[in-house]
Amino acid sequence: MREAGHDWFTDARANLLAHVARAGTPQSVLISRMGISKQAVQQLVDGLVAEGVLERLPDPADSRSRIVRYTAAGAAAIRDADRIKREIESEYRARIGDQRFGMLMDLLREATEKLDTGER
Amino acid sequence: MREAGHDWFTDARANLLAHVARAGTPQSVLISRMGISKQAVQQLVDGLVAEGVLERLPDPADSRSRIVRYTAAGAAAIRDADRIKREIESEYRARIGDQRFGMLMDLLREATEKLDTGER
DNA sequence: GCTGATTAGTCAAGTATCTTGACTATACGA
DNA sequence: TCGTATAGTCAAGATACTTGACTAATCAGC
Repeated sequence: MREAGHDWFTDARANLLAHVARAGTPQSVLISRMGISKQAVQQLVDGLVAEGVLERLPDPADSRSRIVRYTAAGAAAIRDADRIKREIESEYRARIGDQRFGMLMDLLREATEKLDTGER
Repeated sequence: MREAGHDWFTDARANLLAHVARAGTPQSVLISRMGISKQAVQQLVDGLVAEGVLERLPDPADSRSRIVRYTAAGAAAIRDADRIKREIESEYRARIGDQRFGMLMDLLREATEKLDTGER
């Protein structure tokens, strides 16, 4: 992502963005799903808002809540990320073959789904 | 590990300890294998020496070099870590079965071995 | 309708884990 | 033996977390 010109991209920010739905997600939902403190989420969202990747909108259903959503620039960056993810996956496919790659993905999903992640 | 009484245990320290051989390892080898800066390794080893987990010994073959080795207390902690690792693995075995677990391990090894890790 | 407890978010300060830059001491090769 | 590379250290700064203290809004029960 850095090579693709997204200088703001870091691991912690990628982890947060993975939990932001295209239609937007309340900040409180990010907190409960990410397993880090609400203050950490606050700071990460602050940074991504400053970078123009995300925006905070009022929640019409609850005036305490804020909806976090991609800006147009943020959505474009996510499309780049999806492309790069597919490129990296194809390296692993080439190593072990399409069929074995599919098997690997299935086994990983089975082994990890509904896992107790020990949230804080 | 924290629950087992090893309060000093963190992810970054675990990652370093995974590269320390039982007979001891030169600090320079840790640096080249871990993909982080020599200063970061320095600080992590400093901390683990202060905790009494590791010790620095002179390298008889090269007076610039220092050998990093487990103390008796450190070796005991690693035995706990191995036990806990086996306990966690057994949870995944129970989820998907022994045979499929073995298959998963083989596929992961195949897909990742001799991978260019982009060291710095 | 109040009120007390819960929930969502923010501000501030501190810690852990990295980074780069500058430096010393030792080893090695032409 | 002189220049260069290697091993390690010290210092300062950035990022990504933490806990604590606080405000504002919601909600459940009387």
